[in-house]
Amino acid sequence: MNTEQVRVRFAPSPTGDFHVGGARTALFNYLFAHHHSGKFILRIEDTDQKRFNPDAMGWLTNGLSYLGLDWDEGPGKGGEFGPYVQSERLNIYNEHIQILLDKGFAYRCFCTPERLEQVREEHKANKVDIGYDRHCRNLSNDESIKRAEAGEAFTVRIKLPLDGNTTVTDAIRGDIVFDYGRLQDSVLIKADGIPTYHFANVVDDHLMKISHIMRGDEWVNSLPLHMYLYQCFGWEPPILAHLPIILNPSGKGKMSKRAQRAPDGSEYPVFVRQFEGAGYLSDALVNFMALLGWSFDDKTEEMTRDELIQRFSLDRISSSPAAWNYEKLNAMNGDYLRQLPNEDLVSRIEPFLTSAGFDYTQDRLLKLIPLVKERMTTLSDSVNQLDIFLVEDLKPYDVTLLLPKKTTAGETASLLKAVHPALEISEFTQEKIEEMLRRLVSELDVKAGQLFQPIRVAVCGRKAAPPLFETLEALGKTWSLNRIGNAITLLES
RNA sequence: GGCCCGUUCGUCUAGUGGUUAGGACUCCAGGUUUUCAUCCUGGCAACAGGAGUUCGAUUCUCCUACGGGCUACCA
Repeated sequence: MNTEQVRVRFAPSPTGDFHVGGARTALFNYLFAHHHSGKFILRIEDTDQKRFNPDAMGWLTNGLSYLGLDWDEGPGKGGEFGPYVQSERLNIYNEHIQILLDKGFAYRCFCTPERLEQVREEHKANKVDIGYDRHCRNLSNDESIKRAEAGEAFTVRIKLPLDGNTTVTDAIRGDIVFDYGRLQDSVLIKADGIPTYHFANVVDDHLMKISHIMRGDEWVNSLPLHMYLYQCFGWEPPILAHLPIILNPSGKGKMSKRAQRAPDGSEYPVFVRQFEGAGYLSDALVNFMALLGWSFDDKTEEMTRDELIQRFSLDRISSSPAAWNYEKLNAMNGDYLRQLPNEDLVSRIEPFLTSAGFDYTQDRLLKLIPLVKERMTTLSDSVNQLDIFLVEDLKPYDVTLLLPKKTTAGETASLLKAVHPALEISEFTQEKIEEMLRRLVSELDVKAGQLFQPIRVAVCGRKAAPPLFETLEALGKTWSLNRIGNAITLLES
C-alpha cells in the first residue's frame, strides 16, 4: 500500500449527460479519498473534439454538487497540478511524446484512415486478431522526420513488444496476464495533435501524483498499454482498481445511457439530474450507489455519509457486476424521507410544489406534511399527495368511488346529507370531528366504513388518502362541507 | 471470432474446507387500522453444471455453460 498521500481522480469526458455509472465511480473515489484524508481530484478529459458536448460540463458539476461530491482540486477549484482540463495541457503531452519518440518507444504513423479501415477489414475477413498491421513501425528516423516536416499528416503510435507477456496487478481482481503478441500499437497522439485517452491519462496521473486509479471495468483491457507507458517513462504506476460495472435492472447489459421506459410507459431516470428532478434525496442515492459493488458487512445498509467514509475500503469492493434496482432505491429513498425533520422536508418539497403551480405558505406545509410523509417515496410525490389541500377544486373523479359495496347512490347521498349538519361545529378539530362522526355512525346504525369511505372520497376525490379526521381538519370546514355538497350533487345527477 | 473479467435467493449482498448458508428490496400471509401508507410478525426463495483435490467442498483447481466488457486517429 502506498504510504504517500492518497490522491485519486474522477476523470470524465464531457461528451454527454452525467450518468449514474460515472456517478458511482466518482462516489467510490470520493469515499476512498476522504477515508484516507486524501485528495479527490476532478479532471476533464476533453480530448475528443468530435464528441464534445457544451452542456456536459454543467450537467457534471451540477450533478456532483447535488450528490455532495465536492472535489479538492480541479476546474473551478484550482490546485498545484493544474490545469485540470486536458485540452489546456497540450504542450505537456507534446513534450512527453517527444521523449517517447526520442527513446524509440513510439513512432510516427502516416497511414491514412482509409488505409487503416481497409487493413482492418482484410484482417477481419482473414480472422486476424489485430487491426493495425504496424506498417509504419520500421520507418527510418530520417524518413519519419522528413515526411513530418513536409507536412504529411501523422499519428504517433506506441511501439509495443512483439512477443512475451506482462502481468499487471489489479487491487480488486488480482494478477492478470496479457500476451503482448495480441496487443495493438495503439495511437497515442491523433493526427490533430491531441492525445488519446491512453496517453493523456498516463501522463496526467503521473504528473498529478495520483496514488490510486479507480475506474470502470471497461478499462482492464488497456491495462498492459498503460503499464507499458509507465515503464517507458520509468515512472512508478499508481495502484489500480477496476470497478464492476452497473447493469440494467434486468441484469442484462451495461446500465443504459438512454432514458429507459418502464412497462407502464413512464421513464426510468438514468442521469443524475433526472434522479434529482424525480425527487430523490442525494443521501439516499449516494447510500444506494455505495452498495452497488461494495458492502460493509452482512446487514448494515443505511449509512450516513460520514459512516460511508469511515467504513469504505477497497478490499470490500466486489468484482462482479451489479444490476441497478429501482425498487430498492425507492424503498431507501422513502426511508430517508421519513427520517427527515418536517422543516427540512418542507423546504425540499417547495421547489416541486412551486413548479406545479401551487400556492402555499411554509406554515401550511408544516401542518400538512405529517399527513403525507409516510405516503411518499420521492419528493415529487408531494405534488399529487398535497394537491387536494392546496387547490380548492378537486379534479373530476368517478362517482362510483363514492359508493361502498352494495350501496346505491341514493343511500349514499342521504348518508352524506346527514354528515353536513353533524359537522356544523364551531371547533373544527380532529377530535371534535371524530366525536361527531362516530356519534353519527351509531345514530344511523351503519358500519364505520360505510360512512367514512364516501366522506373520504367526497373530500379527496380518491380512495387512498391520509386519515379522515385529520384530513378534514386540515381542509377546514368550508372546503370540507363544500366538497361533501358537491359529492351529493354528483350522486343525485 | 480473439482477448479479458465475472457467476450465492428474481435483485443488491454476507459468509465458511464441516453453518438450520445470514441480511435487505420485491412478493405472499397475518397483525395494527375508517381507506392508502407507515409500522410489527411470519413465510417463499440461492451456492450455474461437470470433473478433480480432500475424510469432507458453496468455499481450492480445471473444464463447460452462461453473462458482461474490450477489440477506433471514442472515452
